[in-house]
Amino acid sequence: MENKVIYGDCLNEMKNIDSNSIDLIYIDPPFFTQREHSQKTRDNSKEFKFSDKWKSLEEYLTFIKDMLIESKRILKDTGSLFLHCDKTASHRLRCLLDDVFDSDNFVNEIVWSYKRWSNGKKGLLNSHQTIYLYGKTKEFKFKRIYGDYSPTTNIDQILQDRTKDSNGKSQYKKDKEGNIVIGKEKLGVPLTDVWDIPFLNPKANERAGYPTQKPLLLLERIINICTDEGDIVLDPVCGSGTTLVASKLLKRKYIGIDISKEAIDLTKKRLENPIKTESRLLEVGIEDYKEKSETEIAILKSLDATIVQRNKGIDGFLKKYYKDKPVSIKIQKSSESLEEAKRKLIEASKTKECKLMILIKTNNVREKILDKLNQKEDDVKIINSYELDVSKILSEL
Amino acid sequence: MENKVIYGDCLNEMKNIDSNSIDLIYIDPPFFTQREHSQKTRDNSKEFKFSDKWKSLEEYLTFIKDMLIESKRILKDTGSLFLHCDKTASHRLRCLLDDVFDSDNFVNEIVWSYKRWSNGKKGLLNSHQTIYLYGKTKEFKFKRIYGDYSPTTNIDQILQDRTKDSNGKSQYKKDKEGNIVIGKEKLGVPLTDVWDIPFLNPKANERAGYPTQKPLLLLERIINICTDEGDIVLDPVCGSGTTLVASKLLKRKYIGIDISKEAIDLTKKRLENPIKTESRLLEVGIEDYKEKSETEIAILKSLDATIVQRNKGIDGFLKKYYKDKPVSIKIQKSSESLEEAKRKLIEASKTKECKLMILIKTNNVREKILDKLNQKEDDVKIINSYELDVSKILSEL
DNA sequence: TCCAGAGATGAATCCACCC
DNA sequence: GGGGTGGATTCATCTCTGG
Repeated sequence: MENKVIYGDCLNEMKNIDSNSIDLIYIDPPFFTQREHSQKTRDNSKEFKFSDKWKSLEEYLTFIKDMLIESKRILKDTGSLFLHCDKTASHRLRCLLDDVFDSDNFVNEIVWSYKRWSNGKKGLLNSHQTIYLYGKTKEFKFKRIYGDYSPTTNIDQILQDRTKDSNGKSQYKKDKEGNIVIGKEKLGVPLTDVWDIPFLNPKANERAGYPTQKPLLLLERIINICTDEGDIVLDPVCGSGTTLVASKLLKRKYIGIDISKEAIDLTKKRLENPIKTESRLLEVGIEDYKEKSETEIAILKSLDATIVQRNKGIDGFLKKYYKDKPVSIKIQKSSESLEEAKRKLIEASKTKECKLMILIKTNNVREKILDKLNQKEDDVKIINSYELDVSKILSEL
Repeated sequence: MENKVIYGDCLNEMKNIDSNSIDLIYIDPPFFTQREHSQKTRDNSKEFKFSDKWKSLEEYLTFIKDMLIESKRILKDTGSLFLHCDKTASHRLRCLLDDVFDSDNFVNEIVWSYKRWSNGKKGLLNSHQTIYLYGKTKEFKFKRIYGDYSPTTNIDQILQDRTKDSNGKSQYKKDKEGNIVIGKEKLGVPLTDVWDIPFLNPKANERAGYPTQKPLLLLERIINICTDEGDIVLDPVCGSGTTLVASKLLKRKYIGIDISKEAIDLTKKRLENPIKTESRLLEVGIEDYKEKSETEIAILKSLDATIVQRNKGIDGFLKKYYKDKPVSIKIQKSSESLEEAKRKLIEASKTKECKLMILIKTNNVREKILDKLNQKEDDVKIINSYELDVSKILSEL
């Protein structure tokens, strides 16, 4: 199968997709706000808009239901569907889901929670949206992701084995001599259904200017928990194409459909050059996005650097200037080759008048321990992650 | 009016309440789990139970709908209703609410989010419940509560005034000389609709032994935002009486109804002597439990370790066991001598059956770069902070 | 095949005890 | 006695087994 970005009506186009062929469908339909949505790109060069006005709730629900029916048909038995909505019509949509997918196949009600600028509305500040997860069958694919224990958790809770006493109450297990018994290895805490993921920053580079654009982090998490590499992801209302970008970054195949020519063009552009604001989320493997950025932060702090968020090419600046100009820093991402990282750093530093740029070569601290390579080329200084002594580097120049 | 705790059927008893007389109704009905719920008091002296089994969904929905209709009748025009539910039937219940209260009077979908012990379920760990807030009319009472700004909020954003430019984009206001303009005093961040409140702890004194007991803090917040002192609060399914206890503590009048005699007795007892758990977690916040620096966390994460907070001798454990036993890790603090750190690690590891302990010699990453000291003594392995390759260390033993 | 009941689970968090 | 550390208890659970 080939990746596709299709300009057309989602319902018509879905009818052309084979039954039982898709691993994951993410639908982010209009929320029934009864409004036009529009947003300009940050340079005001372009305005994207889509209409979320409907004759009636019934018309809206029929539109969604038809899409759900097609979705079920084309999903594999191990496939799953995520329907993204908000409080406006979430309850109605879930009733449709129960009808089409059967309430037995309901898996989770995911709450995407974010912080937001306040408004003047009476009532509580809305700061969440809802994502329903349904499997096509009970055999839907699901990969557990584990996180850290709560800081309040006692180590004994994790280490010690337990039994029940005669009253059925749980207590620590003791051997014959009265010593404690250590239990088996633990994996960590399973991911919960409340996801605290920052809303797309209004100034983020990731922001393409498309209204209702979703953070890449959110889509990456969705794709990670329900698909493997090589699986096929469909977004029938792809908008600015975040789902497809996430699929591409995570080596999944993708099909995107949108009724707006502008959206399709934007999606294609983003796919050519995916801009990612934050470090890779939930890499396949043990590490999740959090530890990655914590490592990066630790490295930047050791360098006494100002941390720059949401910039594709620069992760920070030294607090001290070099030759009266700022020194930009980039930490190589695991998804980037060294050359690629270098190119991005140079590109992003262009307007900053940097006389020195530092590229930190480190996908993984452990891999780098014995790697003593220390190249010098042009104005880019490549250092290994453990050589965190800036003054030494500067004095060697 | 007098406070009342009524033993009886909620629907019958509500019919005896005057129209337009109640300021707030909080309903925490069965969630349609189709199960019996029971729990013993901690001293095993008493068992509380209630049934959540129904012939059909329709029977359940009819029961709730009747209660909603009565609720609307007895609410004042400035009154409001909170309906507490979970994913099982939340969508169905909200459809009822839209019918009875009208969708125009929908105010908020509140997410009560909490941390919970895990279980073996496929899918994400459920860790939230939903509370719907409807006003009887648009004139419902609502008092805004403000919180602190997020630590990441730029001070300029709080202090400076804003205008819109010609394209309608917001920007900082400047006076004629181009100086920034300081805006008016801000109140803080309004309370959002996602409430992070700890689940009632199994050992908390506040726990009365009643199943599904809600935390007092949750009810206090609800009562605070929608009523004034002296207002009347009704809980037609009062269970262990948390709503009434909160009302009493906040000087509101209250009416509670329950069909279980045991529940009524418990409620009366709690009202006589309200116990509120002073949660340290709530008082100081989760951040206060985190005592590790970012660097320490980065080091532990590189080692693939579980992080341990609030232990003076152990900072973490390797996720992988060594000789079937946990491996404790300590990172030397800048205030500690190596000997001191070692002593603490050994002491704290005593009861953990560790066959190996790792002491990381590092006050400061930068200071250690050229320090190649690598001692081996007893069962304590001392490594330098940058030698973060566990497999190598283990293979050398 | 369906349902009820028994059994396993495992970390969060307040509490109580112990120096 | 006050700060720190280990213990207890829970499941608007989940899974499995047997009739």
